[in-house]
Amino acid sequence: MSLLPCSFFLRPDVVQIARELLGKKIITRFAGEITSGVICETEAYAGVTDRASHAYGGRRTARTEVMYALGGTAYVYLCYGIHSLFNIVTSDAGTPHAVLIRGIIPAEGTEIMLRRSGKTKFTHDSGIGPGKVSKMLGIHYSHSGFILNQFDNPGNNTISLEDMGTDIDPDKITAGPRVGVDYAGTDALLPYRFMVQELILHSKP
DNA sequence: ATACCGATTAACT
DNA sequence: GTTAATCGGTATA
Repeated sequence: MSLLPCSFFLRPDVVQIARELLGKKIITRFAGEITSGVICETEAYAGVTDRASHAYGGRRTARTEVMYALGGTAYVYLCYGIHSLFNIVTSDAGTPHAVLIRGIIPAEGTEIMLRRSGKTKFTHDSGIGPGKVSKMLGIHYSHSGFILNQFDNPGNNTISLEDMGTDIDPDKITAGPRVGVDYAGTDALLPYRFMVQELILHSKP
């Protein structure tokens, strides 16, 4: 296992990055509590030209300003007044691309994640749903702007992304339209949602 | 200053 | 399958 390099997030094709994030591990350390999960569902939001994106048309507000940061920054915002939704900003600074993490398979720190989600045991879909992802990993919208893979934050808090040393079999990846973006006209039909129904990892020597 | 609504979830029937 | 919960962001005035 190794940290994903900055260059991974700085590439221009957000759709490809969304696809490649499947099978990667996201790890958080908050208040000394370490939790992690393997990404199994993502959605790409393609910046100023994507009507489903918060940055459509180059819009900049206090909330969306973070989307214009350098790739590898966290964009977290509140949805329905309750849920923190975690996105990874990609591409160069000034290009507001982002990938929404919609689902993880719980890995380390399962007891902590159960506690955070108010559950006593996991089911097959405990980590599926963008609000649940943030809840389990302890990510809050106040973390928007957090730099990923940075280890010198106060309290040693970190959000990091690791390569598992394995790749998802492309045949196991399903692409389809994004959730809840009906307002986006023809862009609502774009196949920018990716998931791995069976998260089968292919071992690498 | 005010009103509307959402990249959702959990708890129901 | 249906629906209540819940509040910051954004547009409108």
